[in-house]
Amino acid sequence: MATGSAMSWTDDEGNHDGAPGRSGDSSRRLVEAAVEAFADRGYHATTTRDIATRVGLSPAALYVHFPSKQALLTEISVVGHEAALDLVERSVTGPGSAMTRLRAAIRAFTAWHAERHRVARVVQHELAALAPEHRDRVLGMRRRIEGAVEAQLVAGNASGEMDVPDPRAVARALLSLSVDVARWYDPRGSRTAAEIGELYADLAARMVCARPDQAGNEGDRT
Amino acid sequence: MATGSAMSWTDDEGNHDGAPGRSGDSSRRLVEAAVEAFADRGYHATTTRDIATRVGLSPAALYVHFPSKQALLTEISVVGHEAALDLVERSVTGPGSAMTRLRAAIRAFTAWHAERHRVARVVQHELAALAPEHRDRVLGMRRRIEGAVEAQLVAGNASGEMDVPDPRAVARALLSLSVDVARWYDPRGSRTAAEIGELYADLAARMVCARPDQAGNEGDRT
DNA sequence: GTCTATACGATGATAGAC
DNA sequence: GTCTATCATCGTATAGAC
Repeated sequence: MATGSAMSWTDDEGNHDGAPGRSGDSSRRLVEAAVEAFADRGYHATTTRDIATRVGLSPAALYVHFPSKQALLTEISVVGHEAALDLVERSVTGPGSAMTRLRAAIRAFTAWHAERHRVARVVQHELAALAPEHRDRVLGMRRRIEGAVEAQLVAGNASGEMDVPDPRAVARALLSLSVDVARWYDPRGSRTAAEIGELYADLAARMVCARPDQAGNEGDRT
Repeated sequence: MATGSAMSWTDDEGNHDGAPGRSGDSSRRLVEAAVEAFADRGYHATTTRDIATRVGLSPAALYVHFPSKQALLTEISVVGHEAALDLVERSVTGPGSAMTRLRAAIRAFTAWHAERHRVARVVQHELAALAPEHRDRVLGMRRRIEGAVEAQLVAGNASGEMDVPDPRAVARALLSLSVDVARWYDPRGSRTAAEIGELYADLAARMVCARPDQAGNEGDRT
């Protein structure tokens, strides 16, 4: 957690008190408002007035909860990267062959970028806006994600179920494909986040499979 | 062309006069500086002073050549979209089967997003910063690009050389994969733009091919 | 914790001389 | 076509009352 000041903003749980439309947790609501604003208009185009006003607070009230606009971005980026990394690491340490694990990782990573596309947009498109010290921390997590996927490709080559001439480049391509979902995904579209995750797992399997007849799932679609 | 005021800024041709480091064409140099700045820092984070200073001009001089910062972005976005659309349309009207045409389109579109990654970043990541009237124009070009790729998938299904259950979704995925190259491509990396284009054409073929043994090229790699 | 008021630098754009 | 000087506004952040 970046600051500990807004523990559970990643969860979409309901309000904890009785007031409708008002949770009482201003920190969490400020983060949620910042995610919306940063995702829609970009970090630099978003003003602290924007964020505070969305929550129904004065501009000054923001600074009671966060020391700066930068701190809000850092919170969102770090927590978001932690969530994405966690998804991938759970998938690649789960049961099954390298192909099964790769499919699970792509399925979960992709669905997250669709389901949480606003957070994902901030995570993926505002790296350059992060302060250098936080950017380094986040880049480490990104390397772990790429390494986890690349390891499945190497394992799949070794077992013979995959045929990937350049695992590093293909790992980057697979993750890039998933990441870009956050750029174009619209929840009003015809496909659910889970459906896109499944489609992308299929595409990934076809991209790496040694014998294309087996690119389909292995009974692991739930 | 958006304004006609900077006809050939997309070309990387040398200076036309004898002065070293000084082309004399301030409009073109301003567009190039704006591309660099917008790509590195984003449209909203870039100041008109930034752009003018990079060219060695005063802030006011910019307004002799462009009526606003918005006009600079519009010029870059429209010309960039025209270039990308042209590449794809040339590829899909070229010789060969649907697979050959698809490979050519992905190869060219991907290589462009690597080779011209700064322009491409502006084109792909600053859509929301465009004024509504210009955004509409650009969205039309984007639909034509998606339509051209989708048409190859439909044709490939019909001829039997492809097996694509959802041509629209897969067309979007293929283009998304290529577009995202602009986000991460670094010319200092180990692969050239052309190599990435070729790799992505291979990946695309594997994603859509009916019989995977033929996912490789058909002698069309030049 | 929230408000009103405000400091103060940066920003897009303009005026007018050369 | 470029410059210097400047304007009006916006944006982050702070001060101090309640």
